[in-house]
Amino acid sequence: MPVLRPPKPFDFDLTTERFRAFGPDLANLWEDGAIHRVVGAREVRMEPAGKGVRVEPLDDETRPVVGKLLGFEFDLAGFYEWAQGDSVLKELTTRLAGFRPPLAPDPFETLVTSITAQQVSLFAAFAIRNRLIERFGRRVGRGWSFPTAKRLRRARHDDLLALGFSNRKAEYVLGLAREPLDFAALASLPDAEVKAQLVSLRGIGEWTAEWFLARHLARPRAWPIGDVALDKAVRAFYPKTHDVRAIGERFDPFQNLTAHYLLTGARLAP
DNA sequence: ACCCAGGCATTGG
DNA sequence: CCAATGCATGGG
Repeated sequence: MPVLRPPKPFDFDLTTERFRAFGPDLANLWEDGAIHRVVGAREVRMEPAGKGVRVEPLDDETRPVVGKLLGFEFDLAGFYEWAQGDSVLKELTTRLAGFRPPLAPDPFETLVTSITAQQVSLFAAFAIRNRLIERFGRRVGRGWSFPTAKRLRRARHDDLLALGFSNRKAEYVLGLAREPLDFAALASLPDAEVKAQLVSLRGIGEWTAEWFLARHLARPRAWPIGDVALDKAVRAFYPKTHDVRAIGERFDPFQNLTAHYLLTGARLAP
């Protein structure tokens, strides 16, 4: 049986919690004890198997996507060692041991997903995003592929309104679908330049750009300023915080992992 | 009915 | 430069 050995530490339930926390996530579907995700034209199934993850099918196409989805590339060991110097993170890294923030494998999907999540609750965002997937994505086995830019180029503004998009967000998504973007080139740039290029696009502000750095590019120092959930979490764990932007310096160079641990730690409050 | 929720562009000072 | 405004949905 094809079983992948994740880097240690690794906890499947904590790592995949996000795919269940806000209702179903059709693009990363939790069903029957496994995550189902479409890679290329195939459905991939991931489920816990002892200390590893059973992945079917497992090959050169699916392996890197699974690695992204289950956060394999994060330096958890380094983070945990560093976290010993901060009482809050020391507790969180113990309580959430093995939590690897899931990365979003596809850049276009990452941006569209963030746009759906702007300003509204993640329950609302996931509901709208799922309707987008059902309308413009493709069913493969139990899972769904997220709509491609090419496919969304044929979507009408009114179609998106019918799915619950605001006029603005419909414009953003259709505009992005038409924008010629070189994501490979983008990925080779330093954080600040990635942000500058993304923010120049209509509908993408600092918050969306930071989450792209954090969730798609896995940049260690990404720190999603302006995120209301992160604001609440930071203030809950560090009550004396004046400025969430400034406190990011304190977590350098582990801002990304810190943000994820604070958010998940707040969500799974003991 | 109302408020808040993992923002953003636009407008007006 | 900063403040005010509208936006659509889901959950409480």
